Amino acid sequence: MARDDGENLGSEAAAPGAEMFDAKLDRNPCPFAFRMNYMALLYNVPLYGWIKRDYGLSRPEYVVLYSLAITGGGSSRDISLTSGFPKNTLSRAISRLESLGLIQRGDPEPGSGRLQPLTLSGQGWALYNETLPAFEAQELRMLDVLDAPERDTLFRLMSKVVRGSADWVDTPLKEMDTPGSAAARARRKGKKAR
Amino acid sequence: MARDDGENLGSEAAAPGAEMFDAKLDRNPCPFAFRMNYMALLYNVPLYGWIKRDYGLSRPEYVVLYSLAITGGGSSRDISLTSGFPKNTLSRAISRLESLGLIQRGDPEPGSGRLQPLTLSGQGWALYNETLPAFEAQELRMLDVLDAPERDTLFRLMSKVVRGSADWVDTPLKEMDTPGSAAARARRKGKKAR
DNA sequence: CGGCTCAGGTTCCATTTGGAACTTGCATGA
DNA sequence: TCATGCAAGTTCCAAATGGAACCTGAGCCG
Repeated sequence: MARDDGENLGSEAAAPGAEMFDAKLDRNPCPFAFRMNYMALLYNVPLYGWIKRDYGLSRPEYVVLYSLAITGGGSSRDISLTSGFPKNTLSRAISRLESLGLIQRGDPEPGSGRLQPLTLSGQGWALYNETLPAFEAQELRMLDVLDAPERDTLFRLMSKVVRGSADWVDTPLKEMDTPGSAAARARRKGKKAR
Repeated sequence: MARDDGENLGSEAAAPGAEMFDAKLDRNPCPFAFRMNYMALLYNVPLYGWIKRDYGLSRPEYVVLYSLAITGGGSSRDISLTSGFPKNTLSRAISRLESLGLIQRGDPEPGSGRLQPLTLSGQGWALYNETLPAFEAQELRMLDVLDAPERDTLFRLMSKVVRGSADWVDTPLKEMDTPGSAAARARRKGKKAR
């Protein structure tokens, strides 16, 4: 109950925007979406703003760096699939990182088509190691209100949602009707593997 | 444990990108951030792509519409604070929506500075009512893997994180690094980044 | 082999974005 | 009642973005 709500556009004794904030939390037909997007905001805006200011890297550029760091290498395609950035944006980001000497391209391994293996350079690792703590700290700051079991639960549930998405990401959202519809049933028949 | 992992760039018997996907889920120093951003992706990309294609509205434009719908009116500032879009982007969005006849501006109420009260027009409401079901359906689709108590828990925990953020959003993220990190000190001296 | 298809990556370019400077009008205090 | 400050909203413009077309090499099949 941190925020005391003002009632109208007028009399704002409370924090500005509190009324709309509460509406989005409590009277929202898509309560999950709001929380999700708001949390993403809380995390991304300060961090990538800082990365841009202090290191001159754009968000897609840093994402490439980070992706390569935690997997120890990969291709542009992999990064696109796991980050959502379109391949042309990544192409640019990769070129720039390469020209900055932060990553390098290996030559395509035979047997895997035209995939270009990318890896971090020493400088790339250094930058990653230097910046990672801020990302970790921001994450911890967000989760500070939760105790350990709550965090575990949150992780577990979010993992479930993410993993579960494999069943439907590919299906277009045209026939996206209420659960129990023919579309939903049809969808569930297929893959239960992942 | 779901995905069978290819071991290297080469032999991809599994889905493309699976290896990096698993790394981001299981070997990620910021596991929460990845889940959050990936979920946001799953939700926003298809929906706003559809809105753009079928209704010609950009994401900020639709966000304005939606925000006004669920609160029954508000100002540009409120929308900026609750959605994260900068005020100039919203200024444009609002102008366009107004010229399309989807919203209207009231005159500033005395006692509340220069805030412009915005409200949906009949057409605005119609568009909202027509499009809302897709947003709700996408949300349900994502949550389909969770049972009712799990959803409640997820909501509760996400609410806690969002509400808790009020305590620190304003604090700059400068001192966000691990205590005593050399990087932090170095950075503050002046930027050595390119 | 020789053409075909498919997909990873690049280029092109119109559109979108958002930081920064600016405008404007309310509000406070001397 | 006039400065002075402040914050909502607008304008300007350089940079980022991403859809679409393109290029190119790998794998396939006859």
